[in-house]
Amino acid sequence: MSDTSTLGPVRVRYAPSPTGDPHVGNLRTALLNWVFARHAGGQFIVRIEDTDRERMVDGAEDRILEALKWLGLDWDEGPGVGGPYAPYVQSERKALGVYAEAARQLIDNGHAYECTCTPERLDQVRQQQRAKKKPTGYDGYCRNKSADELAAEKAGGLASVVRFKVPLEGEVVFNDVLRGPLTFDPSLLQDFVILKSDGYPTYHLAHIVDDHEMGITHVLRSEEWISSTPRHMMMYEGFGWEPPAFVHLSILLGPDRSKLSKRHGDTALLEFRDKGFLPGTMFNFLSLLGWSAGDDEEVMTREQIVEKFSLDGLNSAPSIFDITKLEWMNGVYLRQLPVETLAEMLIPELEARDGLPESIARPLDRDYVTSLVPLVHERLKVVDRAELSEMLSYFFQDEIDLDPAEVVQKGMDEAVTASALESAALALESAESFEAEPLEEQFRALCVELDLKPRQLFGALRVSLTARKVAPPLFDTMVALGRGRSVDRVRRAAALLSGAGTRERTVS
RNA sequence: GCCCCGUUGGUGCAGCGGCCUAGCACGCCAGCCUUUCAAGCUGGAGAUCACGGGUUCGAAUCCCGUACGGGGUACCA
Repeated sequence: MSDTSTLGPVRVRYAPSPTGDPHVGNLRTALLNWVFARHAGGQFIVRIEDTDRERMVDGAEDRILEALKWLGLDWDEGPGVGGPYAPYVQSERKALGVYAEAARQLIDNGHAYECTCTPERLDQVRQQQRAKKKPTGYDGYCRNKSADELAAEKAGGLASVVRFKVPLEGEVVFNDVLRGPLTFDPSLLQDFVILKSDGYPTYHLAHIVDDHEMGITHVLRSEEWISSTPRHMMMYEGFGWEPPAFVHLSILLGPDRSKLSKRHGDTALLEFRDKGFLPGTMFNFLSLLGWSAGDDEEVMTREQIVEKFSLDGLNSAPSIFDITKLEWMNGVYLRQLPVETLAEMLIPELEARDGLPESIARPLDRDYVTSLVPLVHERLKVVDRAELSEMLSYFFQDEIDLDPAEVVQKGMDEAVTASALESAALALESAESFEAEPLEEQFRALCVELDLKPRQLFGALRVSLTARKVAPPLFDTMVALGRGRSVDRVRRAAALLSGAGTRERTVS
């Protein structure tokens, strides 16, 4: 494969079908097209292929465009931005007669014909073929029908489609940029439909006409299109057009090695957004599925990926979508975020109904939240409401739900713990400077004084202050909580232990 | 059934005929750091490069076959 920069201006497209929520696999295809275009200084075009009127899903187109925007894949031509080949929506192009005209051209030059076979007959034929263990496909019944016969049938109300006339012999070869020359036997292909009875083109016709008219130079699409490509080659030949270069990308597989789908959990890109993944993470991660720069770098900015991109780096073997690695990468991106930015992201999540407990008043104090961010910053993998609430709720609650048994550390009893906490409360009250470092110094001294290991005293304090065994660094937590609340909590824990020593403890 | 594509540790990738006693990353395990958890650092386990034949002085890399996985086989894209 040669350097693409010598091939002239690159024009690529992403041509989704609005039949559902945009899937990570689709967006990866879009992303690779975009990266390729940007690398080559070419154009990235978005075209909506809404020719299957029955599978259309309301709102799907909007969500596709939304997903592209979220990932930062801006398009030079397409819906919303227009362009020299507008419209970029196939139903609108169909209304202009673009495809009917193309089909007519193919009929006129002998590469296509009209067919009046009913779906019922087609079904029958297929069943017979299956029974005889023969390849299924159209049997060519209408192929040589006379014009008169056809006219009579149509006059009689029979619906018709246009089929491409597949050559009965010879072979079709095309060169896949990634896989090299691929050879197919056209006799196995059968005459396929290019214009449906509702007047809409099939994908085969529509995308070829549009790719040609829009000057597409490279088609980067998913591997599942390989078997259709010989059809496309024959059509280019029928039209007398120069085909673009084909690059069939490997597909994405779920952990069980079957094609990634809903069964594998969330696969819609926007769900990843909603679950707290950053666009930068998704961009980076998606780019690495089936592509590598050839070096060992994995965490890369958008710009680095664009710069390093090359078709040579594409891998033809299928990739498995590994959510564990995605989460790790999101943690990396989260850690790179400035505290203020992260705070801005966290506030709405915490304020959401399923964020912090309802008892906590909204709106939250922005500065206070910002002061809390460093405490959780490197502990986050995703921005998840439930998890955030778990990690931070005790910073907002007036009273925490303490289990006295958890306050008592290994090698201590309730009495020892209670008196140690009393001393700690005193120390907190009298601390000259309520900052993490001096506090730590002071409390280390207290450990010595009380003959306790830091692990013991600090552990007891941690639970007293947070009601959790696992929490951010102790003294930072104290500072964030403030002197008053810290003292109160430590005192309360001490009281719970000494006063309630003989009482049944409350089960939370 | 038929056609096509693919196959490097659990996972994502590197490798493009000798530099491979197969490299990096995630995950896992251990140690360090340490007040817990993370993060970070260091080390470790884990792959006879799906298998079998060739070609070659030499193959993970080229060819053929087999197995397995995947895709396609529609008036879906």
